[in-house]
Amino acid sequence: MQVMSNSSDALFRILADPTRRIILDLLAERGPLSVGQLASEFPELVASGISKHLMSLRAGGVVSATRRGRLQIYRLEPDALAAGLAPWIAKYEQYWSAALERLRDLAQEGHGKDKVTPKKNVRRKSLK
Amino acid sequence: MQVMSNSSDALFRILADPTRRIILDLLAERGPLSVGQLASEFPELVASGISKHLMSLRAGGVVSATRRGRLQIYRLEPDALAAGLAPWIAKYEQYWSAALERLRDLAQEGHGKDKVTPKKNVRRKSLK
DNA sequence: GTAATACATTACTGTATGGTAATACTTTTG
DNA sequence: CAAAAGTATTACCATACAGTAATGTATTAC
Repeated sequence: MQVMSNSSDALFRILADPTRRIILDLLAERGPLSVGQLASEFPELVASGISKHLMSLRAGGVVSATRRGRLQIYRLEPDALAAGLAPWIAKYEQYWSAALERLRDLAQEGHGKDKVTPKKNVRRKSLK
Repeated sequence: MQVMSNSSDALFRILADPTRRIILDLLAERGPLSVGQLASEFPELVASGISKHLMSLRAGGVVSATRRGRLQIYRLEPDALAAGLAPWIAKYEQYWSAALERLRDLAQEGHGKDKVTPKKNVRRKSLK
């Protein structure tokens, strides 16, 4: 039974579910998507399940939705995601740097995969 | 019901619990600690509860334990933590940089709090 | 208008899991 | 040796929550 519930706490619970993390990945990779487009990526789940996940994500502020016709277009809210997790990430900052560097080295000699490349918001500034 | 279960998946589940995150913080801040020392930080929980959390953390590889006398000394395994989460963090790399910068600016003019300062392993290299 | 499409909401279910209490195990102390 | 200290393990309970199915609500198509 949880007592404390700051904002980063809610975020960690949101990220604990793999489906929700994949939804975030999809929105980051392909830009804003409708519920149907998202749901089609999860053939093993019924649509209402996706809808519920989207509600959780919205409640956490990491996605937002706008209506267009009868479609609901969901988009990533990267600032909310970053602002919520940055304090925690910063706490272990020194530990990431080495691991991220290793990843970058691997990506350099290997192909260029496993990296989200969003539509807009491409203010590349690269950690480290 | 979860189907996929790669290593970062297990990590996100581990981090979803605030008690476990605090345990990691304590080990990072104060270095290796015994179960009793850790448990004393959670007066609201019974000792066996802490023990169970420590088992989860060990199963995830983010802490390790060595016996000294009748004490079990737990220590953080930062590499496992970093290696497991780095891929995910790297995916959203560009989003963190801005937020982390803002945090750093705040920390500079404010006091120097909310930052884990571990005993050893102080290879400061600072993201960004 | 009616039907169909696209989601949201509600009610319900099963399972995972955080918590406690009790017991067992190992090591030190007397 | 027995007792105590420090953890681990087990059994159990309660709750959270992911999932489904069914129903409700807009919006577009016919």
